[in-house]
Amino acid sequence: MISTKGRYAIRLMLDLAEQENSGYVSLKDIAERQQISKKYLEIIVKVLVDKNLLSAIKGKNGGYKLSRLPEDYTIGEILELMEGNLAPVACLQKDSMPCKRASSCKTLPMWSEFNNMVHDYFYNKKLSDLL
Amino acid sequence: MISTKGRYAIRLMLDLAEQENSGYVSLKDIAERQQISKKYLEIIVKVLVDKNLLSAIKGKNGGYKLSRLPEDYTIGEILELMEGNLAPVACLQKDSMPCKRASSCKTLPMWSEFNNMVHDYFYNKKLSDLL
DNA sequence: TTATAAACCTACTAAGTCAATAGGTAAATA
DNA sequence: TATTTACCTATTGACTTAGTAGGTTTATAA
Repeated sequence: MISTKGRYAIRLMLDLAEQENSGYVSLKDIAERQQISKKYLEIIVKVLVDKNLLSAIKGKNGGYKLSRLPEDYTIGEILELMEGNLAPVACLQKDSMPCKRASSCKTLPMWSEFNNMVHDYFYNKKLSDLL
Repeated sequence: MISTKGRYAIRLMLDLAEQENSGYVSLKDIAERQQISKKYLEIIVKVLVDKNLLSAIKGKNGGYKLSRLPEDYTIGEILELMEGNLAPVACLQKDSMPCKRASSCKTLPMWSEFNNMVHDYFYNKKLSDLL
């Protein structure tokens, strides 16, 4: 399951992509258009700014804008950033303890194949594909 | 993320598939082989029995066995049973409130396509494929 | 120069889920 | 009749989710 953080982040990025030529756009405007709590979006947008997916300007008339072109973002990077990881099972997460059962595990190949499929799907989908 | 319930259910079913000609197999034996708490497996196996994926016999020498051939189970039905559903987002779950934004939602088609991909993957994978 | 509007920051919380555990009862067999 | 097994109800600690609350700092416009 993709959480609201991941889903809202995509909607926020898409909103900014649509307002691409409006300069810096305030969270207030985005929150109103997207019908998402501005306070909650603050949490989300912070991550995106920290990782340089967005640039921000403070003060009156400040706001956010994309730091790249919409076609230069993948949905995968946005989701992975917000969700922490996209792995379907614990043993495929990065930084996971190596599993003793791995070499004999009958299910691992399936999870691994599935993981690759999910990864490919989201990393081949660009933000601009959703415009 | 697939929870331990889903993952353990598959391992339990696979274990039974491997012991297919041993008659009824006790949870104690499965728990020991799979290194999973027997108490926790009780919760899981109950669902599988209630939905007739397994048949059970009580009392001494009792246990569980598959009610069909391994090739007649899909991983999808096992997972969906244990996880409740496999939908990646709330608005695609069955019994979900219809979303007001659905008709204009820029992200829904992606979630829907992804949902179909996941569904196809797991429903085309049979239990016997993992033997 | 001052009011305003914006980003930014720290902390908190209610509700829900996860991954079990505890402590039994009922049924069938040797 | 003892034992082994499935079956049943309840509880719990840790964690996550989806926010909310209440401020401070920074830059612009009047």
